[in-house]
Amino acid sequence: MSETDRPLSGDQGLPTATRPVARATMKDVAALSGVSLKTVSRVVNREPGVSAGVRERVERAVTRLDYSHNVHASNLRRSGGRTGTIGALLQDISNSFSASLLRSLEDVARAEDTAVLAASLDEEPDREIALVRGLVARRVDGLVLMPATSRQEYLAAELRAGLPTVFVDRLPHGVDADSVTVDNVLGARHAVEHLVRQGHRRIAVLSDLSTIQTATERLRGYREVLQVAGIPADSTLEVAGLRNPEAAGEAVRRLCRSASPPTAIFAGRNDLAIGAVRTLRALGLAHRVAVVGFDDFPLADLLDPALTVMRQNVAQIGSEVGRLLFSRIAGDTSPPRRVIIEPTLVARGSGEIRPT
Amino acid sequence: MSETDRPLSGDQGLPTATRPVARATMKDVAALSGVSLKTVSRVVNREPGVSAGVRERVERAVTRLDYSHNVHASNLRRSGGRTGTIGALLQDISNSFSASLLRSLEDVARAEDTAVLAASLDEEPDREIALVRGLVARRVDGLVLMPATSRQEYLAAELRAGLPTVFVDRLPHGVDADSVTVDNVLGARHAVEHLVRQGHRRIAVLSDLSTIQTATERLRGYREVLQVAGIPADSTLEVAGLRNPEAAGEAVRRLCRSASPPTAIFAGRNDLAIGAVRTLRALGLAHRVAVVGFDDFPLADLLDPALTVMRQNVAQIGSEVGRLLFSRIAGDTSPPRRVIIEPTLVARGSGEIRPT
DNA sequence: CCTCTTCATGACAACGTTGTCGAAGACGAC
DNA sequence: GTCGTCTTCGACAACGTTGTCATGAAGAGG
Repeated sequence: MSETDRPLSGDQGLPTATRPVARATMKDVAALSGVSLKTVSRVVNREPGVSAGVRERVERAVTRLDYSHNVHASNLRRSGGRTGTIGALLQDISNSFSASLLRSLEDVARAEDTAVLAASLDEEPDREIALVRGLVARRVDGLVLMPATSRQEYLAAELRAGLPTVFVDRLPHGVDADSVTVDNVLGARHAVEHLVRQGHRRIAVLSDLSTIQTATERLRGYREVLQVAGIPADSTLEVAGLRNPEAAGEAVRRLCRSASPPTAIFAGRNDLAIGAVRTLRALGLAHRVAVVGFDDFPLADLLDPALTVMRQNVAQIGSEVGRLLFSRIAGDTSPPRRVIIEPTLVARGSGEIRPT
Repeated sequence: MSETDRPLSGDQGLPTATRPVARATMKDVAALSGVSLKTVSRVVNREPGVSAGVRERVERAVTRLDYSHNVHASNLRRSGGRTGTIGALLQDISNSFSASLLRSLEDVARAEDTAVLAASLDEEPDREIALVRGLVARRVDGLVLMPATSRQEYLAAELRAGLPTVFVDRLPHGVDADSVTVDNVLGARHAVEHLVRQGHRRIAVLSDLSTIQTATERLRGYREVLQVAGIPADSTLEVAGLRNPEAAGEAVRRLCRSASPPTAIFAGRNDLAIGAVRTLRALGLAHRVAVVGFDDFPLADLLDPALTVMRQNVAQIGSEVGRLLFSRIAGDTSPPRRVIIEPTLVARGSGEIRPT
């Protein structure tokens, strides 16, 4: 990978970034057009009560000076004005789940003329707290949070102050707020039941840190099914604390090389399923060991075998979150809602492999 | 997909979002702690010259009142202060390319204590202009732009006013600004040369709208190779205007059913490659027709055959963009730079299929 | 012609904060 | 006790904007 990095030679006549030539303010526009500040304000805000002539003079000055409205000053003065900005703190914006969620949230926000401040938490509680503080200091109109902290008491003051907040993917703890989550226990149950139905009795589960709510819920669903099915729990088949595809792959490698390997794997999150599939492929077991993943992702249908997953309707989650958030921003003060979305099984092949 | 949406019953004691109980200001803190406004300001900003006793009184009042600093008011007063916010306008935040780019940019920004406003343009020029206006009105410290417009003269005033701006993936037109792009012509040449080297002479190309710079550049690279190789151009093998995987898949279907189908396909963008693969799979041609894609993406290695691609190092692009942007924000006024990153061929199988 | 209303416009304060500068008190040196 | 120096603190203006209200001119109605 080489890289060219040369100063540009041609294009001398083109506009270039230069150092701050202090931006024009309404005062400048007023001076240039020979009217009062307030009149400029009226023109800029399209308020009525300005004669056509004056309006035009002001507009000319606006373009002459490249005047740009300063929304921060404007908001400061306007009592209870919105900043037209919301914050979205997700786990990892580059993960297809967070990315799609952000995207559908963005679409709702744009319809409301609102910009989105987005950041990744990477399961770091301290970062969450610091970022929330930053968003509040920026006076966002609302907050979407996929928390990395186990409890969110630190948010209590903001909630009391009326900051519209919607939790997504994970429920709030220690505070009461709106949430849009998936029924993880149910989803995991469906997934594992599906495997049991194929005749599997040695089903491994790949799970993330036990501090992550969704991970433990999915693990719970797994255990419930085994118990109901009368399959004795085998702790060697439960691998937790997996943070990434590589760790999942390594776990699968160990499992498959053990004395009594699993005939099926339930992967608790999309990237863990990917790591598992990659290793099974490498071991030549892709068509021998069944896999069901949690979270659908692009191309899952193109794998061989195509991956069976529990799908969360991400677009639905995102727009649900957006709707909820903006109804709060608009002033809805009804009690907090918990929207729970049921994931659906998408059978594509990998989950329908029978035990050998 | 069902959905539960019930008001919450329990948890009555927990803090809940309520309507605006007007946020405490420094004035309130000053009143409560019996000092002047300015002293509160000093404490909040950790300025020296406040006695320990007073400092503590103020801090108690700050927590008592849940005071939160208002960065907008602060920035308004501070001359030339930064807002600690940058804007990133990419094509589609849910696409793995934009998402990864955003993520690595975010990491740079966080290190600089800066938040990122992110939005998707979806190739809509009007949206780009409106969003830039919005970002400028929010006084972002810098702008990252993957333009949807063909020319960006509308930015001239902002650039003159000193708005740090870095173009990514696409070069600026009509204005001069920093950019970080991939050498698309070169990348396309490598890709198509690779196919020619395998013996292919009927190579189709899937391309996006001709208004998209990167698309035409890749198309150009394709044509150059054919010419050099002495392969007569066949316009039926050039399909442009493909906006999504479905369109690409449809195009591939038509191509493969024609009288003289291609033996290889060069897909000009990751989603077009995906559409092509999906159709080839459906037609049972996945192992007969060679494919090389542009842009790597997660799981390309897990397809069967694994997809050969021209990889752009997205993380590198993102951090390069970030570094450039923040050097400008820090005051670097050297002439605009054009960083050009060379994509590399990642041979995985699909591109090494020989013609039949 | 006078009063009353309507309309366009401007003066001024205020939003929440910080930079500037000056005042009051403590302290030390003589 | 006097002077100077430090330290701590506050009054005030300013950032760029908008809400409120006042002003003056033009037009309506008698």
